[in-house]
Amino acid sequence: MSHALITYFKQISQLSTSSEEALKALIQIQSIPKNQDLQHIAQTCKTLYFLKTGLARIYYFHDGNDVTEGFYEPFCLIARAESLFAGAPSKKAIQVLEDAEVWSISTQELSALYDDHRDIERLFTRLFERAYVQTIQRIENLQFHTADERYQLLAQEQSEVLRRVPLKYIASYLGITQVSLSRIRAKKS
Amino acid sequence: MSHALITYFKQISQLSTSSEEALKALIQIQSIPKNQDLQHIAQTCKTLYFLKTGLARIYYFHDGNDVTEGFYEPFCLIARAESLFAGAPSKKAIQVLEDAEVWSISTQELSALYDDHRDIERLFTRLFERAYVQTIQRIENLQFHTADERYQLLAQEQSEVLRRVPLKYIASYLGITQVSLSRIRAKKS
DNA sequence: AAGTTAATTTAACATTTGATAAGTGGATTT
DNA sequence: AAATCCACTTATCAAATGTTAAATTAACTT
Repeated sequence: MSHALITYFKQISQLSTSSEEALKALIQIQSIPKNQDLQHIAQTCKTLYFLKTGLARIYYFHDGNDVTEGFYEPFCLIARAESLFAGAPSKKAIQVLEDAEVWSISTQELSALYDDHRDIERLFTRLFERAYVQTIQRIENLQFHTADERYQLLAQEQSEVLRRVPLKYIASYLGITQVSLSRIRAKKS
Repeated sequence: MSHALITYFKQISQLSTSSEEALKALIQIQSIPKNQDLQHIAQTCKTLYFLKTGLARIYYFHDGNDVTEGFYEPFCLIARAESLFAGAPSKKAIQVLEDAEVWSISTQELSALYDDHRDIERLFTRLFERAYVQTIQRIENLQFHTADERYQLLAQEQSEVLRRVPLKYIASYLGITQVSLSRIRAKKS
């Protein structure tokens, strides 16, 4: 029986049949109601998440302000890498923005497979490489674009977010205030 | 005979003696004069660099403006990951900011070692993980700090850069104009 | 040392964004 | 339906940053 997440993985990197089975055995699925945290602030990241349906964000608090670090759509790897790689508590939380079905994989169980399943190790190396490249592109975006341009880019790349996410979350993601974002929107129409 | 870069690598991740020798055989060293590009724009990233001495930056052009993406000190991995992982030409260049001695490793030769030397593969996975985490931290910095705060943070984390690098490069790294940076500096004294 | 170029600072003004507060509209509760 | 809450917009003013140009300083050449 085919598994949608495994099918997605195989597009990224080859998997032997035995690796496919071993990996499939690790994948858990759960339903999470809107606005609930998948992982709380101060927890150490030991689980990788992938949405089957819904929408999520990673956020943290800066000077008491809620700051959205990123938005995540189905099939996208969701992890707080800075915590995972260091084995240290994260100051960030993962929150589901709509009722969602979520696949999760324990990193401990996953890395136990690496010795016998090199293709699995390479798959996840690739998944993190992709996440890394997106992060690099986001820096370019923040570094030399105006707030207006950053908004346009988000509209191009994650247009669903604009339709489904409260304005305040979008504003902090763009590095501006809610009021400023509202002004930018007003100019367009 | 010990090799300073290998010694550094072994602090990051264990290496067997045979892996150490195999890796050492790939490392080239060259002297590069100040202001020269180590890699030009439009080249595909196929080499990893580490400074033995000197200082470097990655830069690109945005609307005709020279934008510095990052500064690199000795022993730090220098690579244009977005090009390397995709196998596509980079729009970025690597430039040496002072006369420098540079170690380089061909990624093609390196990945040929991965099958027989899993510890080498894991070492470089770790090096890229570290680079990834730095990138994540840089986003936090750009997203919710004022220009002034970003300047202070650079002063803390890479104070050498402030002393040794032309102002215009620092300004674009911080995402502001040279004039604005000059004003920020003036306020402090 | 004089001349030339590059790097940095300063000034003046325009634009963007932040901060605060008030207003509007829609949804939910009772 | 009234009351309440929440999301979003609008208005006003202050602060930060961009733009352009000129002035100063430092570095390099001859």
